[in-house]
Amino acid sequence: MWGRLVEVEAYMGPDDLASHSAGGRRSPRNEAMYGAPGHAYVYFTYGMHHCLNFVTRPVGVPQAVLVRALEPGPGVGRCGGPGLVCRALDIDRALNGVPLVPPDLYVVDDRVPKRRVVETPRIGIFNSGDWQERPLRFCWDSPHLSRPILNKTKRRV
DNA sequence: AATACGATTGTCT
DNA sequence: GACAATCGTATTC
Repeated sequence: MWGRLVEVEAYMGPDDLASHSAGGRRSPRNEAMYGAPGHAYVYFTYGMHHCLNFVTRPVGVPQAVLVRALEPGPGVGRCGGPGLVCRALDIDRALNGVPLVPPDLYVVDDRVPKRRVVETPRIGIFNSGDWQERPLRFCWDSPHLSRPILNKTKRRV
C-alpha cells in the first residue's frame, strides 16, 4: 500500500505563529513534535479529522512536516487534504509518536522523475501575521493536490 | 466547570 | 463563496 507524496507543509517551531508549537507551547497533544525526528505527530482536529506529520528535527526542536496529499496508488485512493490522507491510510492517534522511517509506512521512491516543486502559502492559516503568507507549502505539479496551484504564487525551487 | 476554537471537509448557493 | 458538522484541546473562570 503506497501513494506518492505530492503535497506537504512545513511548521517551523516556536517562532512559527501558525504552528502548534508556537511560542514553545508544549502539551500532551503536541508532545510528539518535541520527540525524535522520523517519528509521527498525529493530531485530531475539527472533531472529525486526523492529520499526519513527520517530525523533522532533533529532540527538543518542535518542527514538523504536515502530509497534505498523496497520489493514488496501490491500496490508496484519492486523498487530497490532510484529513482525507489519514482516512485513506487508516491513520489515527494510535500512530502518534511511532517511528516512521524504516518500516513499511513509507519508502523513498528514487524512480521519481525530476519535477517542479511549487511553493505557496499554507492552507487554513489565519491570524498568524506574516507567517500565514510565507511560502511553506510545497507541492509537485500533480492533479492530486488538495488545491490547485495559483499561478500567482507559482515558483520554481 | 465552562467556553471558544481549530494545520478540515462536504454541501449548498 | 458561505456555512454546518463535530469534539478534543486549550484557555479562562
